[in-house]
Amino acid sequence: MAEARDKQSPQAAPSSTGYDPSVIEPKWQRYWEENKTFRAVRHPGRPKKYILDMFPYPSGAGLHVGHPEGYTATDIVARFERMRGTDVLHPMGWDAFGLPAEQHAIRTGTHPRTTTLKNIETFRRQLKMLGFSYDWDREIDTTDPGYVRWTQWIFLKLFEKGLAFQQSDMPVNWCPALGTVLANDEVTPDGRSEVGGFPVEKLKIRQWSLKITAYADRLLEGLEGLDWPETKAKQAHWIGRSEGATVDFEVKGHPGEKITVFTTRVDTLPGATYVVLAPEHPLALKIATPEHQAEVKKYADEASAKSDVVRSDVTRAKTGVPTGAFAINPVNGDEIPVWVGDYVIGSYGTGAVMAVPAHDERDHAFAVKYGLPIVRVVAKPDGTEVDVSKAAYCDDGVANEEAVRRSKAPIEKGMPSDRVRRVVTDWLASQGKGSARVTYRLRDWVFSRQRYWGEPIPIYFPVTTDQDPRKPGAKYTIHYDQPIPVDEKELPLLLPDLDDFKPGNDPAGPLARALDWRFFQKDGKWYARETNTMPQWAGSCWYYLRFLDPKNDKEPWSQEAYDAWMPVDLYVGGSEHAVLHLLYARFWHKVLFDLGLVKHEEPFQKLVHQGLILGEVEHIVFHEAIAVPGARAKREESGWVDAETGKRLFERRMRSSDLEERNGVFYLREADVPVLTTNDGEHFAFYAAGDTLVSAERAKERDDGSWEDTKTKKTLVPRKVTEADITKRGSVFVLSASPEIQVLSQAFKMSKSRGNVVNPDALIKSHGADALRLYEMFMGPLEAVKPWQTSGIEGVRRFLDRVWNVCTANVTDDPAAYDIETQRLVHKTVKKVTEDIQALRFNTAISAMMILVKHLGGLPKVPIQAARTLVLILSPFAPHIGEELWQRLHGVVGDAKMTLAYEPWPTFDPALVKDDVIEIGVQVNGKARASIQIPADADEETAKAAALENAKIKEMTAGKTIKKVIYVKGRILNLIVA
RNA sequence: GCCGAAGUGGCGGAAUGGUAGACGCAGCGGAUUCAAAAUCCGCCGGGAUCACUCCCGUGAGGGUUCGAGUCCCUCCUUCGGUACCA
Repeated sequence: MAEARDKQSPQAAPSSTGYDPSVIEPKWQRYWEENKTFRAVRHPGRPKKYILDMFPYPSGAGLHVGHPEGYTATDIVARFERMRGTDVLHPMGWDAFGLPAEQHAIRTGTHPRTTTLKNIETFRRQLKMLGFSYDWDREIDTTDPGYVRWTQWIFLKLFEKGLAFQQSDMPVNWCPALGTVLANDEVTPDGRSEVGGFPVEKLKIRQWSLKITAYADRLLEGLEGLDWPETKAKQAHWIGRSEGATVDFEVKGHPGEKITVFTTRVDTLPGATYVVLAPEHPLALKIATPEHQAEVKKYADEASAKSDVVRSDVTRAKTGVPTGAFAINPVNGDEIPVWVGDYVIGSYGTGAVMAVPAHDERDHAFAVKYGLPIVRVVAKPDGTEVDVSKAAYCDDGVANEEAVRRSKAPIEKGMPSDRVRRVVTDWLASQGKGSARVTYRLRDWVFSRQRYWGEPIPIYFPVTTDQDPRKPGAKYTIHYDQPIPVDEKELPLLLPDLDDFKPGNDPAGPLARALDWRFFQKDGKWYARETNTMPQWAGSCWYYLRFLDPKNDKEPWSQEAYDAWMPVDLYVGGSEHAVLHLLYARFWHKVLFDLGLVKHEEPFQKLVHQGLILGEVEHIVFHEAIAVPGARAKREESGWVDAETGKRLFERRMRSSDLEERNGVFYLREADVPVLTTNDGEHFAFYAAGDTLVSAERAKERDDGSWEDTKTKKTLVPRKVTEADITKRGSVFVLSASPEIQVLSQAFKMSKSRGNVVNPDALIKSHGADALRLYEMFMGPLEAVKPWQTSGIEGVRRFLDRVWNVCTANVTDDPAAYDIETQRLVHKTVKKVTEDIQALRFNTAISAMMILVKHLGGLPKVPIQAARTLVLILSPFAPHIGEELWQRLHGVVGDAKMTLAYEPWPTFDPALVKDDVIEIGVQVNGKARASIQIPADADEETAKAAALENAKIKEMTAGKTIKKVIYVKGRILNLIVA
């Protein structure tokens, strides 16, 4: 660990050259700031580019190396485009509402605004240190009243259109002990809070929702024309459109009641042998016969107590109970039993399914378990019957004899499934017993949070009371069914100041306690404000529009500003936002489009996700773990140690469900050793490394970050080893000392707890911002996941040193020094870099510049034209050294007012890019045997003649006839001989 | 399970179907130096060979082609997303 940490904070690399980033970088950052070099200005008649980064949440931890990756990519494009005469809008801001600041406030009492402003300060400083060419005059902060005002304004538009509405029975995970609503993944499978292990209840509360489902089809269709990566498929999947039909089943003995099911396989309706209702289905209890009532009730109660995580575990055996009731299959009049089962999801489709065990896996498993009939109605496409005794046949096929016999709809034997679906759907429609129907997986967007640090929802409600509702103990009724929008002129509706940010014991959230804010009087009547706030996504749904016109206090943006810059031409950000942010923003944009406020259906033309940067590769061996009683664990600065032996200990947070409780003490099951239980009710197990090593192919990381032996299921303790201790054997690394032990070589996600986080500040200090930018772009393709290598940044720093040398010492303006070979290489490099930037292939652009610099370094004198061109094409990547060298190459040193930011981008001469004489490979029978030098435009005869003069080729073809010649100009000559 | 992406030296990675391994890191050798660091030059997939050179080699197996890392089929592995979605 200690070695690793040393490696991550390298000492300043001493430089033998005059290149000192710590001097020139602040100098140019100051210059750009003072001169507002990158102010976005629109010139009539010029092309424009809106180049956008996903704006960050300003966390307390500051910038990590993942931020500069995407930001450098867009900055290179922005700087490149400016030099090509394009008007560029390249803004930055802060997505500053969010949970961490609020949690910090709860712990420390510091107001979230204070924390947020401080964090923004840090982020802004760090971004400026990296030399990004943002128009800082357009900086926005989603928590700023001038911004909140318009977020609320858009909410009111949604409300007016009926797209923002309240639902009163939204189930949430409510933890009374923590006084907060929890997300599904904050709840353990046994229904306790992940933090603290307190009981969690399902509580139905009133929530605001946005009707995103009304836009499902348009959100799906809109994806088609976009230049987006695999994200399109993710969104399509998330929307989850599926075409099918609804079918109504009458319930025997309950006239007027019907069970409506949704199915995509209505062709299998004749084979439906029972119906299953979700446990929460309203009919479940209603139709259950008296003798089954109690059982159904019990089953439904148990199901609602289970956490969503447990219910959605596919591997769990299917369960269900019969209701005793029967439904009538509309296609044949059969009476089939109605069951209740929790494999049916209440919130999808209609919450009820028709079960066709012969042709659906889940129904098959259920039918086998409960002895329900299995009826085949689909045969293979060739007409042969399928065997469904072991498993269901789920593919399409053709209708069989049975399907015809059991159907009143005009199905014919041998009719393909898709045709049967149409026939049955039409027949059902004609009988009034069903219809074609499209269902979506997409749910409406729950838009309220029971939190403080968010935009207040600008809605209030009438209050019935004869007292002052702000007085303790006052009785009143809030009429939530009569929401009233806040008048636009009163926006922004700001948050009240609080001292205590705890959620409290009221699910309405902390704002409910701000009584003076919550209740107000108008025309002698009392009203109550909405105490829920908007989710963190709200501000990011439209920030790209505010950047157009960030200081406008008359409207969210002007149409002139919109016309000048929209749509966004390039949008770069992490793929973690592939679905939620990007779907929500598209949704709002479409609503704004319908309101006539924006002119494009889609906001983001081209989208790119930068790949995650992982920590440095670690080599790990595993030891068998020896559990140590919790009482012996002692906390020291470096971590936990065994108070008795002084050995280093590994901690593992345990769930109470994984432990055994005896007399109030929790014991580890695997070793019968007591764990450490904290006052908060958290349990920690401790392990020391045993002497026995376990080969890495048996080690598997658990969800909690600990390691498990897949064979024995016992815990393993990891230990880092160095590269010197390991050897490659076949495709794996093994311990040199004991080759039977495999070593795990892996790069892990950077995390504080793993201690592999790389700090950009330290790297800027040691190597310079230009080196950091360059290295992050040189690591590999922008979209790839890449491991960090601190030694790699030293490599690009050496490159920058060479650039400095080449451009400062020994430069000549003697035209004779600019030899043709150098000219050719310069032009080739310009071509390569130009094309690579446009395709976002920054790694290969940099490698091309490295080749040029190497060549220039070998010249007796460096021609100034070559040096200037190099500086221009390098400057988008490494702008500080670019500006400084540009100045020096014009004989200016110091503070002269000149910048290369708008210098024309170098062009290349196609004639110089093409070589006159080239080397091509010569193959004999498809195998490379030699290479020859020939004129680039040589014809086949010339090439063949040249090849046959080559001694090697002469020998290979001696005494054989050349049957065929394949010649690809400039590429290859292949001689087929026999 | 389904959807998507990817498997190339010790490592990060290059290669419009045309001489696989550009560029960088690490390593090795040399120059420079009293010495070291830094810098510069060279070598650097595996095997055979004194050498010239030859053979093998892009996760595995098949195929298309004069020619396949690249295209097609089957499979394996890794990563990301997602799931009793009827």
